Amino acid sequence: MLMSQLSAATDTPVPTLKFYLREGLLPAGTPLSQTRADYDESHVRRVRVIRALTETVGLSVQQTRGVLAVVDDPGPSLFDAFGRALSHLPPEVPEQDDYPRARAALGALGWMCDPGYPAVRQLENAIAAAEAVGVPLDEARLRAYAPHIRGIAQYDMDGIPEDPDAAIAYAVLGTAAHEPVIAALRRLAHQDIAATR
Amino acid sequence: MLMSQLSAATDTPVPTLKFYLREGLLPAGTPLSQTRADYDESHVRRVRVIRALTETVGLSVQQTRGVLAVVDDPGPSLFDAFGRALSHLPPEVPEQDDYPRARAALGALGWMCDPGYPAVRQLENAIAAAEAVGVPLDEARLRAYAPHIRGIAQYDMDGIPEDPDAAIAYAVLGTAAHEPVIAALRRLAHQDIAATR
DNA sequence: AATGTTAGATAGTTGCACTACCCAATGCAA
DNA sequence: TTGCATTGGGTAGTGCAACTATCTAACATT
Repeated sequence: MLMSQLSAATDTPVPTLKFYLREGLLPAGTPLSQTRADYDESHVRRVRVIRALTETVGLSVQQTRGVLAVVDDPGPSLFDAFGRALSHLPPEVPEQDDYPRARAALGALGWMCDPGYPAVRQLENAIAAAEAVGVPLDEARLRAYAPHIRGIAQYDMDGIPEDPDAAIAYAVLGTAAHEPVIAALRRLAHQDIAATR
Repeated sequence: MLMSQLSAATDTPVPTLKFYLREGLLPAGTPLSQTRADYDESHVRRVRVIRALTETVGLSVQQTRGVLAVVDDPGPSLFDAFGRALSHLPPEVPEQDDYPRARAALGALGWMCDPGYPAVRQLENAIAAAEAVGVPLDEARLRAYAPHIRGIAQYDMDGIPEDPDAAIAYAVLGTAAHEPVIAALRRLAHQDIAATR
């Protein structure tokens, strides 16, 4: 498949594909000559993934590169790779000394989480933002949310494939790609509950 | 409170405050003279809300303006105002003729949702993105997620205040501000489940 | 009266995600 | 084989968003 055909198959302009190549998001095709290269189905899938991550999940090109790099080369520890991949997901938050709100929340729930884990920073930031906006995450809400979130996460974890490479792709992309789905469903559930009152 | 004091109170540079004024995010202070104006606690809160919505929830300045405009002036119908406010939340998706995936999902769940509702578009887009990434939202996953999401949404709706103005602010800002919290907690639940295995 | 600060307006900067252009090397048709 | 369109790869430019810096006249403070 020539680049123009890859362009047609993914509905993406050729200059944009070149941009993805330059940025290291898309692996080069196998060169057929100095002036043409062959792209295959894996490239088509890759472009679709890139566009889904950037447009719908809302990742920047940099973040997408980071996530895909981990998926492409997870390294020996799945657990560690998962953490590294998640550190590229938004929102990006500055490193801090302490995470009082997040520690309080996790302590109340009894969840075991390494404080160095990026999601702890994100939680701290998110709780602080909710406070600033005037809808604080009080303990009652936390306790109401927690079992449901855990139920969702439990389903996620139960479905993880055996194969390590597939596992990391499933875990990372599933975490990222299902977040907008969950957000949209929550908004629609609000709507449905309001409508049936 | 002078603008410089508002700047100090919110840890926001004066030029940025001026930018928010120009963009219509921040209401003008009451002028004390031609060259100074008085800002009060409501302005401090407003700046905090603006920064939380833009930095943590990830709204653009335009989207923030749209959301705040609805919160400031909800109009007669709460239900309608809620829909209008949510249409400003990300991800922004183009209007389409049909929403096959979203309709199938909502049909399977038996949720009553107006197809013109913006969250339906967002759901359609999110499901399509998950498919593209290789982690499709199959019916089993949908059925596993749905009761938990509904549980979260139920708690949200139960807490809505009586006063209409407070209700719309609570509903809109709560929907937006708790999304990052839920996302972070889900990521941490993954971590906790993996760790305790 | 001298000095410094402020509000408001205008213009400039930075970063990101493309997008347009150019060129040499093909591939293809006649 | 000749000529022309196409391709890959590189460089440079564009458009937008979110600030940020500068300027000016009108104040307030000393």
